[in-house]
Amino acid sequence: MPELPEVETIRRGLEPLIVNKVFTRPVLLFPGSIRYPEPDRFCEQLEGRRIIALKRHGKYLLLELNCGLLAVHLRMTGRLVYLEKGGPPSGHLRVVLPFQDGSLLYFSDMRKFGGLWLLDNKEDLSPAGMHRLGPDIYEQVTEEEFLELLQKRPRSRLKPLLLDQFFVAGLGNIYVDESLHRCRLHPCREAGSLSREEGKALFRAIREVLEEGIRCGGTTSRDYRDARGEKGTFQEQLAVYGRKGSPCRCGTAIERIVVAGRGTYYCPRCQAEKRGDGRQ
DNA sequence: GCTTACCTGTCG
DNA sequence: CGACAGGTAAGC
Repeated sequence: MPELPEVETIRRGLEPLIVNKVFTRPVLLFPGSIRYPEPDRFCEQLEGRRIIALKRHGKYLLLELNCGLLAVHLRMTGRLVYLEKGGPPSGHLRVVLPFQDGSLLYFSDMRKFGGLWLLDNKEDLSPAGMHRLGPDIYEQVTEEEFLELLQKRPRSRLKPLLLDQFFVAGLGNIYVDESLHRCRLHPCREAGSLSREEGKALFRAIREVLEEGIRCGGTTSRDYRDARGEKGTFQEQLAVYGRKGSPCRCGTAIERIVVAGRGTYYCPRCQAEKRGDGRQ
């Protein structure tokens, strides 16, 4: 569920609430959410560590500690919520991370896909598989670099390419569909078939869509909540995602196809597939 | 590439 | 009941 704008919203909301707080011993209701190291060692090692800063790379939220790093990935249904006082709601509660001052963070996750990694060394992200991630599409890629990246994968179709976290990190199904619609590119266009202008338009569309997503506090189609448990509002701005059969702004009905195994929404008129000689 | 698997839930 | 769900890893 959460893509870059949702994770960034959580990061911004959480940072002022938890920086400088010190963890006490975690409570694991579902130890499977702890991905590294072993759950027992995770609990031992987290206790007493202080939060220095909150960072983000792609869809990973990174809590920098006085020693090491706590990485969190929410996958589809994960939530990371701060509570000043009181106990967390019992529904799908997986991990409770209490602080010394009595406040806490809780991680809930209906589908159990999400996870937490406690890394000893900020420089070695390999236990979380993060060392292979591409650059963060929002923070670490310029327009020129994006054009160069597209040229490296000329035969890849845009939709699977943009979803590939090893290509660029942060985009998911919603924001890819919205970005492609905004710059009027068909999801099955090959990266190498784009003109320079089309490549630039794609980059700008991605930037704009992510920017607006962040400004709206993310998209809540069902599960997503921010650091205080509140919903986002970008779902009200979606042009194509989840809108099969509804009219595009051009009046044509939005279609749903499957690309790379993912439901893909687009406007067959605005995003017409150019024909096969690869030049247009 | 594609498919399947991981899980649990909602919707038609 | 089957299809689908914002993500990703593994296995062809």
